[in-house]
Amino acid sequence: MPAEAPHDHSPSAAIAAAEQLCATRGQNLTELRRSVLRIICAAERPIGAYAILDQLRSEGRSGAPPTVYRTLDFLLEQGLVHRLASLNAFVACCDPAERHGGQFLICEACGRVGELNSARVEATIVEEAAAVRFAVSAQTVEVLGRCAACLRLPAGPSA
Amino acid sequence: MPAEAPHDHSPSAAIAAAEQLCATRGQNLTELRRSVLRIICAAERPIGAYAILDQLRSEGRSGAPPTVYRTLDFLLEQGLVHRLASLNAFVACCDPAERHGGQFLICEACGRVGELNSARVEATIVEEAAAVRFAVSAQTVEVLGRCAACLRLPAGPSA
DNA sequence: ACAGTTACGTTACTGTATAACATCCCCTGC
DNA sequence: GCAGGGGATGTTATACAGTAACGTAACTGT
Ligand SMILES: [Zn+2]
Ligand SMILES: [Zn+2]
Ligand SMILES: [Zn+2]
Ligand SMILES: [Zn+2]
Repeated sequence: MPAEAPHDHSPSAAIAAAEQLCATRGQNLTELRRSVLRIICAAERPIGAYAILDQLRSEGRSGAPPTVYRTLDFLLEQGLVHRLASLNAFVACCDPAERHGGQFLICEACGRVGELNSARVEATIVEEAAAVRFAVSAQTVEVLGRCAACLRLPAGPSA
Repeated sequence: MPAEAPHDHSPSAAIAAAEQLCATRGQNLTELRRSVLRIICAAERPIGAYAILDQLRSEGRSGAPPTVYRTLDFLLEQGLVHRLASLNAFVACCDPAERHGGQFLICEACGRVGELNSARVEATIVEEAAAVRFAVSAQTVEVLGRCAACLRLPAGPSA
C-alpha cells in the first residue's frame, strides 16, 4: 500500500521469505511458528491473539494462550510480524528483511493495514522531540484513515 | 515538557479549566467525572482504569469497571484526557481548550508523559500518507525515550 | 548416561474492556 | 400531581489480552 509494494499477502510467499531469513540467522522456524505466521498472513487484516489461537485449534493443534504469545514473541523478535498497540492485534510485516520500527496506516473502512515506513516521519519526530530535549528510543506511529481502494469506493468495501 | 509549558499538574487548576469548558459546551461535569479527572491529574503519570477504580473506591464511591470506562469515555470525548494505546493508560490533557490528536513523549526512566503536539510532525505524516493515497483522519504517535530531567540524572529518578 | 538448551504443553491467574440490564433523578408536558 | 423521557449511574456477568510458573519432550554435545 505505501512505499512498500502492495504487500504480497500470499502466505506461501511470505513463509518462503521467512524460511530464508530464519535460515540465514540460524533461527528455527518450527511447524508451530510457521502455522502462526501463515494464519496471520492469511488474515490480511490485524488479528488478535485469541483469534489466532482459535484457528490453531481448528487446525487440530492443542494450544493455550502462552502457546500463541510465545510464538508471537519469536515472530516479533525476528521482525516477521508487528504488533499494533492501538488494536491489540498483529499483522505480518511486508518487508521483514529490512528491520524497521513500525509506522502503520490503518484503514477504518476495510480494516486493512499498510506500512508507512517513512524516514522523513521518523526524523521529524526525533527532531521535534530533541527540540524539547527528549531523546527518542522507540516510536509508535499508527495512523487511522482511508486507504486508496476505499477512497475510490465511497461506500466502503468490507472485503 | 514539550512545546506546552511544563503542564500544570495542579488538579484544582485543571478541574477549574474543565468546569469552564464543559459549561461553555453545555456538558455536565458531574461529581463522578470531576473525581475521575482529579484522580488522573493527581497521578502525574499514566494511570490505568483499574487503578482509577481503586482510588474511587478508597474515596467511598461504589463503582465497577463500567463506571470508570463510561466516565473515561466522557472525558475523552471532551478532550480532557488522552488514552495511551501503548500503555493501556490515561493522562490528563495539558491543554484541553485546544482540540488535538495525540502525540506523546513517554519517559522510560521516570514514567512521566508529555505532549508533543507538533504541527510539523502531523503535517509530515499527512503528507507521507497522501503520497501513497491514504487519507488521514486520526493519528496515534507515542514516542518512548528519556525526558530532559532524566537525561540530566543518568541514574534515572523515579519521582 | 549426563547436563544443557530449546521448544512446547498445561494450569492458573491478573489485567483490560464491554454487553446487557436495572435504577435513579431531573425535567418537561399535561 | 404524575406520566414519560433522557441522562447518568449502579450491577452483574463475561469476553478479550497477557503472564507466571512449572512440567515435558527432543535434540545437543561431552
Ligand atoms: Zn514491517
Ligand atoms: Zn480500505
Ligand atoms: Zn492534550
Ligand atoms: Zn523522565
